[in-house]
Formats: sequence, structure tokens, C-alpha cells
Amino acid sequence: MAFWLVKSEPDAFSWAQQVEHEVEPWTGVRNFQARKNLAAMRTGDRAFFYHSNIGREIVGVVEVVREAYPDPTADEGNWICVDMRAVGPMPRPVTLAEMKADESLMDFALIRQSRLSVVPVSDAHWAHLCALGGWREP
DNA sequence: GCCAACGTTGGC
DNA sequence: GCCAACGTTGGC
Repeated sequence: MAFWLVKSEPDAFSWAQQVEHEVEPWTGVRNFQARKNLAAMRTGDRAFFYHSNIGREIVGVVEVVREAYPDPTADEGNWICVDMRAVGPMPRPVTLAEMKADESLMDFALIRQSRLSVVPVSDAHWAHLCALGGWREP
């Protein structure tokens, strides 16, 4: 199982909406590197749900329930999306400031490539971030 | 609201 | 294929 982090501006699509809808297609990715990451996602992979711009923190955990298929919101180009299911909220949201201050996260793609909206998370980083956020399997 | 970083586009 | 111009993202 692989781990990821996906970003959303809460104005556009928030964690609350993800929870409300339960399963939701992750659409709108229009960046080649992010697309590559989406394509590599497998059913059962987990991802942190991050609020960019407003909040700037990891607010929850989602799970891939459907692998890459054509993004219905794209009117040209072969863009893809996956379906995500809300697993649960972070008991204690992990902020960007906190992550930037953490030496063990220096090589985390979220920090190094701030504009990438779908980023891979290493097993070690996943475990570390789960510990910081007090994450427990529901 | 501003600005830095960076991806994309288009001229050559 | 290079590079300048431009647009977008996202932190502050």
C-alpha cells in the first residue's frame, strides 16, 4: 500500500464536504506530475486530505476506492481522476508551519514542491505525520 | 493583496 | 531546443 497527500482549497472542496459525500471523485488535476501520481494510486492506498490556502493543515485521511479513470470535468486532454472515500478526521490537524519546522520532514514533497497538488508520502513520513496528528484507525 | 516559485506557451 | 513572457498556485 502506498501513501499520498492531496490538496484542496476548502473554498472549492472541503473536508466537511468529503465527509458528507463519503465517496467523491478527485477531479480537476491539470498538472502532469500530479497526474502521474494519480495514475499510480491503487485501490486501498491512503492519502492525507490537506487544506491549502485556508487552514494549511492536514485535516483528515481518505482512501482510494477507484483507480484512475477519465476526469469528467476535463473538456480536453486526457486528464484523470480517482474516487476517494473519507476514512476519518485527524484528531489534531497537522499544520504546514509544524511540518516545515520538523527536521524529519525536510525532504517531504509538500515542503519541497509547494505547488504540486498530489504528492507521494513515504512510509516513514506517513507514520510520523500520523503520530503528530494522533491518528488512530477507526 | 502581494509575491515567489514554477509550469506552460509561443517566438525564434 | 532555448528562453522570455505569461499564467497559476499557494504561502504569507
